[in-house]
Amino acid sequence: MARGKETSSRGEPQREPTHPGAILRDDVLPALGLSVSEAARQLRVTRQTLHRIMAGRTAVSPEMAVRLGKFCGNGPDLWLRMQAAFDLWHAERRLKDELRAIPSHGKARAA
Amino acid sequence: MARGKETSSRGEPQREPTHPGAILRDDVLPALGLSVSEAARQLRVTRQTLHRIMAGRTAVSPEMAVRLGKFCGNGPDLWLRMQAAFDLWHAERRLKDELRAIPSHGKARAA
DNA sequence: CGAGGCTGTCGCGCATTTTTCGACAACCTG
DNA sequence: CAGGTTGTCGAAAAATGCGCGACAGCCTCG
Repeated sequence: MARGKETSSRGEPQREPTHPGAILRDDVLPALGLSVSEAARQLRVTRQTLHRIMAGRTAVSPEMAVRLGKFCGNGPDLWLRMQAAFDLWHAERRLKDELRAIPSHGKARAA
Repeated sequence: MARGKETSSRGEPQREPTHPGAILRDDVLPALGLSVSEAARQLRVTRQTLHRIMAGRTAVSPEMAVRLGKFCGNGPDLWLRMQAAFDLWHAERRLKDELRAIPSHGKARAA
């Protein structure tokens, strides 16, 4: 099959989804013209915490999503969804063995 | 429409969103005619773990979402999104004080 | 009646994760 | 040079998901 199985429809991508922190680092902060330290101050977290998220080394917790939601005006959902996609991808990868042993009820579908 | 402020649009509800575990307990398991113990076995978790989720006492982790996704055939996204909505609601509630101190950049909007 | 299964619940321990704090060296800028 | 920013490290605290063992209560079946 020449091509990706579902490159354009849905389902999880083959490569690691973008970490929310990357957006923060590459788009949000530059757009706002804020330094990491300054943004951290406004978010009421330590600059290290913010930095770790931007570096993709820690996840965007629900609380952090709320902070970012207010901060960016986008609402928290976006951030948490991005993080969820990220976590999901890794979880699926880690569980792919055990996953095979779990039966599919409901709309079971051929492999 | 006179009525509900945003019953159909968007924004977080005033009452606690449904915990994913409730769906599991009230809909999925009954529909499948499975006991908690049996479902837990198929999910490859302990019955206590599954029970804790159904009781709403613990969250649906990304890994558990993957398990449930395979198990129900719905895919993991649904479960994780429900959990995210749940977490978000509580996080917002917990942070509502500090939230006021965080400035809104970008599309700032009146209340 | 007794055996076995399912259920709800509790406590313990383990592993992981998120956050904070303090501190350091490196860099730029006025 | 003084001050602000940045990246990184370690330690410690707090929360969280999970498994395990155990208990009591309730059924049902033989």
